Amino acid sequence: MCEPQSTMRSLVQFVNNITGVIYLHLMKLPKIYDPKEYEADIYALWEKSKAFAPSGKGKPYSIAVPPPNANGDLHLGHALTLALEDIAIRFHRLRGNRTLLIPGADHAGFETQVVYERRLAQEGKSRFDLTREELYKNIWDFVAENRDNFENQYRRLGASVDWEHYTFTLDSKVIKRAYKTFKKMWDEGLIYRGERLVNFCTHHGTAFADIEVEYKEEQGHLWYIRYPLADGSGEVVVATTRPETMLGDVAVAVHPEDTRYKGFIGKTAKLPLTEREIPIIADDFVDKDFGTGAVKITPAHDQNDFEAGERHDLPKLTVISHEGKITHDAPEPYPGLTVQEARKKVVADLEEQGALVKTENHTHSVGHCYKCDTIIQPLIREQWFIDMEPLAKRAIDSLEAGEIIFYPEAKKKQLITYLKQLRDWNISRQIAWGIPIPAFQNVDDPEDWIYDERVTEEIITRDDKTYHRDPDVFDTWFSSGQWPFATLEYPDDETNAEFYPLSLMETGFDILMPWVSRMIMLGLYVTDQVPFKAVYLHGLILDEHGQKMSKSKGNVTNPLEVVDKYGSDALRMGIISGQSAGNNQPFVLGKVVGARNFANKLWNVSRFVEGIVGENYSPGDPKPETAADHWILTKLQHTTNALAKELEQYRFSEAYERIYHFIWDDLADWYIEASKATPNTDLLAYALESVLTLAHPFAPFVTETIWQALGWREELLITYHWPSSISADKKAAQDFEDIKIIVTEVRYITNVLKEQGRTLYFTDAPLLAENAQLITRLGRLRAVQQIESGKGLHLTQTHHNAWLDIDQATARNYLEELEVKKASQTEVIDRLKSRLGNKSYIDNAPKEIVKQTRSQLKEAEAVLEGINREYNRFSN
RNA sequence: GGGCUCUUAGCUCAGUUGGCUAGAGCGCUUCCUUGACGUGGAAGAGGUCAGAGGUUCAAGUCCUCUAGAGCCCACCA
Repeated sequence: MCEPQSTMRSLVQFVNNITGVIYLHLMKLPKIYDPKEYEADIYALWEKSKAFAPSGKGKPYSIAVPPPNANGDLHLGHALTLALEDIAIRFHRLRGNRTLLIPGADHAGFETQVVYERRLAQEGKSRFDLTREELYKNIWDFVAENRDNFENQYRRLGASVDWEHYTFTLDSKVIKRAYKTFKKMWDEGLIYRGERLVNFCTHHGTAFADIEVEYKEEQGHLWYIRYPLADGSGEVVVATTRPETMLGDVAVAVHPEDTRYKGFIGKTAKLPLTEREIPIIADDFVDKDFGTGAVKITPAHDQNDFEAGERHDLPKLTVISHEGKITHDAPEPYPGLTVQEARKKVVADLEEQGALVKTENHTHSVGHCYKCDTIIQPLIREQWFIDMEPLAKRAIDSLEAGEIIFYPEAKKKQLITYLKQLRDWNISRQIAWGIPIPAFQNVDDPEDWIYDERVTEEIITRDDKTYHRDPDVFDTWFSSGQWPFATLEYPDDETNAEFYPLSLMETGFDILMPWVSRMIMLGLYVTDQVPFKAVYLHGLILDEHGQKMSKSKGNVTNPLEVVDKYGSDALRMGIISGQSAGNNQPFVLGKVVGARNFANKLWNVSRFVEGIVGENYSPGDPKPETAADHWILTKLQHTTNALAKELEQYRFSEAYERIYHFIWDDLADWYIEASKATPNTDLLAYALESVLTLAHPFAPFVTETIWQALGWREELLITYHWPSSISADKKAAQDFEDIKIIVTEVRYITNVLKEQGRTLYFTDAPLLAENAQLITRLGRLRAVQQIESGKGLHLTQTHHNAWLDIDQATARNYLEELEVKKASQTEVIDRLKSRLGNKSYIDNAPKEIVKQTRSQLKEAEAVLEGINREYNRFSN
């Protein structure tokens, strides 16, 4: 056995001398493939050879990797994304496409700032101890610490990304792109600054987009509160889940057709706990059947109420601050209390005053911050909004016109449904870690906002007026939503135009709404084209028992640990096997183990072939001679075509299974076994090169390692070409199928009767005569011989007259088997007969199908005849 | 309230436009150290495709309903 150390050295030497000599041979390597020995060197070899850069004259094929958070470690979801994308890229590269896989990393504004704040907290500091500039710089350094780590993780996963195109979402090209788009929207009136209700996290001190709020069903209460009419003529009872907001009430609304309240409309109610009087208005948004049919209106703290307030021109009285405390606009003694405290006190005070009618249990859904779980407060705040209607409409039209293919298709419908009810997008965030919004406000005229890119300055002057920079940054999705073209610097620069639109966008379905939808809208808006031709959405990766992976459950699998233990190829194949678009999938280690074994199988197939062709082999002209040769070529051709078709349609799992079974079942178990009888050197080599190529997208490391160790060609496998076919004789290939049937039956019989090592006799069968040696070997027989006549146990699955030299007494034990076979065969025949006896089947089914049924019947009858003949021989 | 998905062998899952005598991996049973591989080889067992209707010559595949599991969206005071 070869020393691992020297193996390693050889490959390193190879890396350093790409056009040089091969220093190692497979047969001198260990019997077991050890990925750790080769993976890093192989990746380095690819990088050094610039194999990832687009090359050739084929059609462009491009993918941009969804940028993972720059400060985090890759998880299994990333491993899946990279696996699927890299398979698609490597496949197209081998097919001669100009391929480009763009790597990147996301600054993940809010996410990253939260992580950094946690670190600050450990040092006993808070972000408010730092200026925005300091905070930005510190986080920049913090993220930079992890950058190498992160890039190396891509390498370990074997992603053939073009590092020349590496993009960070805070790179100047991305910022420039974001500004340009913002400016275009600004000029076209799509950007507006509005005092709107925003989803505000009082803990993190920033607003969120609607899509970022996490709603949860919660057990709460419904409080019924009595508001007496100002004229003393009665009272109106309102129901609310948030009694503290009554401090900010500016009206009570009832449904205009609600007979109970007909006389109330236009009157005034006294607001308990305050000195204020508020009008009773009519609005048909009120649900007559909910609560009392009368609803308190708090425009500053409720979306519905805000809209009602706009309709009725009501004031917006803010009683909850950005810190989540009651403001001084509320009467004493409430200011300064937290929302929770105020709720308690308000309820207690109302009860004391006799204004509380009753309290009911009530389940409703409450918005939470997805990071810290704080209840989101709807608060009024001036923010930048994008008018989404024209963008959404364009996207809907494009989707309905089928300009993007979705895998799975159902997700498209979901996306259209989402786009149809989309509201304006709040793109301002009150954090430091992000792209500053290039807008400045006139210090003397708050209404005067200008667009200006001098964001490094806090104060600027223009036209003798002084402007102050908006301290906010863009929502991360605003810039990452432009990823497909920002990474390519398209359309500003035509250099990479050929790669746009991208061929594929592969990502998790959980970001269909926040990310994919925005890429489509912004892509159409900026480039006038869809940003990608296809979307493939994978589901969540769950643990082995179908549970969501989470740190708190302790069931998280680290992909790099799996790579360490089983190899990068094994992780890749294990994670895509049995995977289908749009469905969640458990991570099953068994599949990784199976894939590891497959890599090892490939390794040993190669060792065998090298042993046959010898160490200094160079590929010759493969010519099929035996039936097995013709058969494997036919199979290879079929596999090659089918695999290409499946990969073109992104049927990854099926494609993997196909190459797996071709290599394992057809090549290793049949062809190589047959080769041991009559080896065809050049054809074995050709078959090996072909399967290494076909398997390369799925198992890049082991295939390239073998390729390099074989050293038959100067090219790298990664940039080699997809196999072209060699013509084979169909009749000869069919002969091998017949041999397989004979061998399989021989094995079955000898297994059942425990009679290995018998002789197979036959009369007048050239196929058996010509392949006697092969059948002897494969069937584990003593011999295959032609004679005039004789006694024994006859084969029933072939039309050749052949029998095993098994004595009558032993052979009788096989009767039972024959009976079972007879019964099942009869069943098959009955089914086929009744189908063919059905007139409407003959009339309606396609001719080919009917023809197929006829030949199936004919075959089945022949087999049954054989079984019957043999059965009768024994029962007589 | 609206929309979507899933239910196929003991386990985890595949199954393009309906043509199947329903597949894979793992697990299970029996046998085999044949000079590529025991991370191997050979032969097996195991499912009325959740249930009920319907369309069709033909349904795991299309339609309707029922039951169970799950996801997404929404202005549920």
